[in-house]
Amino acid sequence: MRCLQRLKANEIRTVSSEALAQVAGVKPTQLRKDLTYFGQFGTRGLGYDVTQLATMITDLLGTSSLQPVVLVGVGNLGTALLSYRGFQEQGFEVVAAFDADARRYRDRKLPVPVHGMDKIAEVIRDQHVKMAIVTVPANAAQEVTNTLVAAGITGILNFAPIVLAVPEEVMVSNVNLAMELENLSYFIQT
Amino acid sequence: MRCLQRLKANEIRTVSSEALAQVAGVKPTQLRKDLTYFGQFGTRGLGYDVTQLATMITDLLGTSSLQPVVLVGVGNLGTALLSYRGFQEQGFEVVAAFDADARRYRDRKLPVPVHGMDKIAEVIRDQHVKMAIVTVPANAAQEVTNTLVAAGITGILNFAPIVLAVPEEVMVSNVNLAMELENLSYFIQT
DNA sequence: AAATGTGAAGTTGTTCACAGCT
DNA sequence: AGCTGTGAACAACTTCACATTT
Repeated sequence: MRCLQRLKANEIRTVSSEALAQVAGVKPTQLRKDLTYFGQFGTRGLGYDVTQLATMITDLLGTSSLQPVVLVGVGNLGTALLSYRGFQEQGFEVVAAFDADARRYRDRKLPVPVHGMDKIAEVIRDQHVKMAIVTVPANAAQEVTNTLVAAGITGILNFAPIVLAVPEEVMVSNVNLAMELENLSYFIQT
Repeated sequence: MRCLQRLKANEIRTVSSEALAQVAGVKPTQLRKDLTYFGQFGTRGLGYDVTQLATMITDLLGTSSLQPVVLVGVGNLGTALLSYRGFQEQGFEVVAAFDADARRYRDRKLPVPVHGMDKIAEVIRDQHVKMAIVTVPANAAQEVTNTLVAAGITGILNFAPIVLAVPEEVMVSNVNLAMELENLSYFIQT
């Protein structure tokens, strides 16, 4: 999607699977195979229409409209994420943040209100929020998760270094920075 | 590894593949199969010795001693990562940070010196650093990467939302927060 | 009795090779 | 001539089933 946006910005109309795969860092056949799972979008002999492909992916990802997201745990990492512009750019909007100590000193102006934990259910229900970012310490993560799930959250981006227990219908995606470094560390030792 | 550490902290001596798989969020057979790629560590009828297994993994990962790491790009995210304790806990130490504007106002005391970009090669060579964390804007990421690679870095943890071009021997691991959210967003739409 | 280690079976993902459009 | 779409071949990964050990 990012590659397509860059092509669009440069007014490039069509792109071959070869060229797109190149910049996306995958193989051309892979790209074609993947795309055909959702239909036929290319023109033989010509390639893919950049705008059309972008539209198709946007529809598919469900990111055509701004998705509301909440963030729980306004510590170092949470604060940084709140100030991160990338979410906005990709169609997500952090509509509220929660912290055990809502009034805790914060050293920068935050773009969203910070509520106490007791407000979680209310905000989620009122704004029809489906996704949450969890940046609380490991020992609080499971409890927070339970609260979120009970309030109707079905997608969690988890930064706490534990495996969260959730009902089957809830999706969890884990981001563990220390683990990423460990992986690298293993692969680079020669 | 984190699961093992927790077991150790609770003075639990041995663990079955079933129990360990449970807390790690994988299947027991998977765990056993994976472990046997590196040798036989378990005792039939009993399970795995927690300490022994932890030692084995540590040796394997090459994280027994503190690995030095540098960070480039001291913006929002970079600042948060510098204050993040998780790295230290998993055996990594951020020894220096670099930014285009080293004297830029920072709103918290940082635990490491922030140098200008011109110092990158010097610090990396002097301290024998092999891994780097890249938290610069997308348009600066490739240039920074080139500098790092030229200075001898062989592992990069990339937060910039582009595919970095690197020589074959350099490992890149990408962390893209907006993309994680997109994935979730796709999978939760029902 | 309890739990590992592992060949075989099953499943999923990737690449090839090329027919078929434009 | 150029490039997609796709069945078939190939490769990787996961799970099963169970012999084996303590």
